[in-house]
Amino acid sequence: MAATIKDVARACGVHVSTVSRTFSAPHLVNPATRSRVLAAADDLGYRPNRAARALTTGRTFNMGLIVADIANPFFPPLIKAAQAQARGRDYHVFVADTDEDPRVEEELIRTFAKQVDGVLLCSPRLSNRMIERLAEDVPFAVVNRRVKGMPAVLMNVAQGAKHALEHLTGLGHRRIALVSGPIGSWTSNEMQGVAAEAPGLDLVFFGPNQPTEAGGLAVAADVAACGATAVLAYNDLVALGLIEGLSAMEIGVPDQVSVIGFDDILPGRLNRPKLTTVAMPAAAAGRMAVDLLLQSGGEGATVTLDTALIVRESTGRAQ
Amino acid sequence: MAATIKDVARACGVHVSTVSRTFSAPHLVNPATRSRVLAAADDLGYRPNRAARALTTGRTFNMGLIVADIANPFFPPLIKAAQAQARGRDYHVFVADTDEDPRVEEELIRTFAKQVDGVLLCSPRLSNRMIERLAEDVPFAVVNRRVKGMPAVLMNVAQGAKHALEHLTGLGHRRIALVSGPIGSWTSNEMQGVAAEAPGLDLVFFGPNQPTEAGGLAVAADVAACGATAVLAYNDLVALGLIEGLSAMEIGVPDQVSVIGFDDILPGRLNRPKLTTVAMPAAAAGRMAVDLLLQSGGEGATVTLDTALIVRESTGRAQ
DNA sequence: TTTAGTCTGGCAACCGTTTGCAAGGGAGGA
DNA sequence: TCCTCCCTTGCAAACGGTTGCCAGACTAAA
Repeated sequence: MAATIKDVARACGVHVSTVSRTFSAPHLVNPATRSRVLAAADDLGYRPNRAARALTTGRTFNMGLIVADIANPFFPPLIKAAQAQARGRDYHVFVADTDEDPRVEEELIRTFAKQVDGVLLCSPRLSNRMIERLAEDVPFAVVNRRVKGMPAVLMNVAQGAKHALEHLTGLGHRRIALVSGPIGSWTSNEMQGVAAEAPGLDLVFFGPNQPTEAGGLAVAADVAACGATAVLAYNDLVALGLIEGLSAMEIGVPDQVSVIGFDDILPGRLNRPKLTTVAMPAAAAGRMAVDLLLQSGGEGATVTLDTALIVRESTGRAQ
Repeated sequence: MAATIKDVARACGVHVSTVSRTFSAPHLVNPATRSRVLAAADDLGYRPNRAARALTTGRTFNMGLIVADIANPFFPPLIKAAQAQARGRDYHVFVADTDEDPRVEEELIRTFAKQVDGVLLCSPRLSNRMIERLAEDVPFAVVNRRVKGMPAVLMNVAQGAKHALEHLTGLGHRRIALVSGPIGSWTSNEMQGVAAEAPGLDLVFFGPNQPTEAGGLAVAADVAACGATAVLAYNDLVALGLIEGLSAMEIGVPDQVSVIGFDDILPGRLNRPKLTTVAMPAAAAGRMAVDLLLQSGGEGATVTLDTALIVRESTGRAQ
């Protein structure tokens, strides 16, 4: 059996409360006693039981992290960064995957509610109203969504979309297809907003779509048929699917159609042609979100991170 | 404040123990009382506090899942499957990333030890000796490693490597480069074992290497220089980096050099040329590992899952 | 009607830690 | 020398559940 605080107390002849204080309020215990306790604890391999601690303090030192799909390469860097940051704050992270299903998302939040000190909601698929309601049960920090009075980390998608469109117009493109993602996604809305007010452009909207390669593959034919010479895709996965679909139809990228994605995920960097994309600061967002959650305890504060257009090989001059 | 068992008890005029039993041993309470309790619990939105339960029962209903690198596309499908399986067993999963560092791995296990019922070790970088020692603190299930007396999920790498080599020899390749991964990795050992006893082959070993794109990129020049007409790479990421490096040197794949990877990750499917690879059943492994851990409680039992060679575009006839 | 047996639900101890309260001892000031 | 005050430590009550034990109410058999 693992050593408990009692074993340590017995081992060096003090009361359990003294041992407890040695760890949680060291300044309250005599240095001599403290080092005796520390020695004994080390000797017995004592580690405080977090569950027991949570019981009295009400703090679990755990946090939840909910993403739509772990298998989407956009999330792992974010998760990784969030975890590292949390570990530095003595927190542990429960990662969960909703399979893009709002109902699963809700259930997951409810389950987490009692056993974590806060939840990081990354690219949620739930409605704002629902999120606000669930916030009564547990503090949130949200990534890629603006919810009233809630700490949020946003990525400047509008800026990125603007740069992407400028890049395309600079290459002579006029008729541009906009391939959006799932309903309720922040990125989709931002993209469309920017595009809608771009002057002198001939836009064609396609959506909603699955935010995956399959989603891109599925609309490829429609996009090809609409006569656009360039495409702005919801994310890199969709862009990659699109390129796949277009090549299957013998349509060359970027020779006949230019494609831009969002995220800057690994497969895009490895693809032929290498994908031109708007890089999202996923790791930074993960770190910020953790800090925001821990500092604010769920109170509002918004951080917006810059995005950057990375021009690679999937965009070129309009025919 | 969240409703506790006491609130429920008060709400329907029974003792807390009755409420407790309604959930943990329903057959011990009268159906009429039971439904009254259930109604009250539902009404108050009561959810048992897992930390408190863990305190008395000694079971946390949490499990740890440790991987070398979440950002390696091989792991997300495994994690996802493990999580789904765990959820079905009313378990939650803590995912952690060791950054390929054995020391971090050890520290992580120690931290987990007291707060989970078991740990899934995926592709560990720790030595067997160390793993056996740590197993005294917490039950393990291991993926991609064979440790004495410990439940393990293995992937039949040997079989896959054999098929891959047969495929290559069938295409006329004789001099084949073997690009291995990190020291202590099961896959590396298996690969080398099989290759070493393949008859009539002219093998060149390169390793150890980082199991990433960068690792592949770094050995590309050496591989090119050694005169091999085909490469068996530690994993898809390495294979992709290799292809990248070879193209930079104007060496065509598969025209001049054939490349085979392991894992069958998304970027490989999307790459040009599409990667020929040995598919690893990652999702199945995740599910099996969870079940093994929960059933065996750390006692030995080994499951070996089949792999499959997927021939795509990165392999061709030897010059 | 008595007796034994079965259901049901209350009681209280316990899990490992934290924390407010109070007591004892020693130091410093008057 | 006595009185304060501070420092250190012990005591005990929580935190939210679980569970062995016991007692009362019923049922069924004798």
